[in-house]
Amino acid sequence: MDLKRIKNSDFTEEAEILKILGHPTRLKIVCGLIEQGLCVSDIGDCLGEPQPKISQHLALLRAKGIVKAEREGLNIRYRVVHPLVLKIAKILEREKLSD
Amino acid sequence: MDLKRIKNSDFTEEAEILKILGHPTRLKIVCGLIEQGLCVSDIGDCLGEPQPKISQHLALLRAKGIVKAEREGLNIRYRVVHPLVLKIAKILEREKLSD
DNA sequence: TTGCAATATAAAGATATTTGAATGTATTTG
DNA sequence: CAAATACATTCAAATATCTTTATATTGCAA
Repeated sequence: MDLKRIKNSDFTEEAEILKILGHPTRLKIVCGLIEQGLCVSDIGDCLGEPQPKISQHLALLRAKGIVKAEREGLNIRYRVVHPLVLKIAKILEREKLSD
Repeated sequence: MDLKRIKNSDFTEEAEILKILGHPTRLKIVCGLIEQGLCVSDIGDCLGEPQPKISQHLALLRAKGIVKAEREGLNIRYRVVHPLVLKIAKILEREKLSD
């Protein structure tokens, strides 16, 4: 992309998404949700983080349209729905596997 | 990627990179540098931002190994060298073009 | 060596994030 | 309905980030 196109492009939304992903816990949550939706307590157990912390991060991810929540009885299952985020998470997964 | 793998993976570095990209000005800088290296004043003129601001962002990008600086007389040419960042910038470019 | 252009760095103030602790809400089960 | 489980929200304190302004450095040319 050249200078002129950059000048007239708005990267606000993309930057916001990347910023949200730019936190180790949130990035782990997102990557962990790629293969399958998970509920809050499973995520918390897996990452060894307290429930409110996970909920707070999920609230952010939800607010930005990165994940969607779906209730299943007592549990709430989260899954990633944002196209750009799906792409990035898959790139990261590939990088991890090739190490 | 499943839960167990997430549990044992370290996403610190990747998160750091994404966080750095998660700022509109830095993201524009990075995307603008994909096609060709540019010097500080060109970037500043293009983005309409003051020089110290650009320099500071470039310093961050440099510190994280995202860009490299090369002096050319009075000017210093910056270019993107980080593989993951190159990939992400290209994805964003494609998304922009397809709008 | 003096001056200028390009870039870098520093300090300060404003703003935003992150986290933990406490509390609130919704749903199922007895 | 009451208790228990799973999750969400709120608030405040600590920390980090961003922007602006001022100043320093570096290289080149006269």
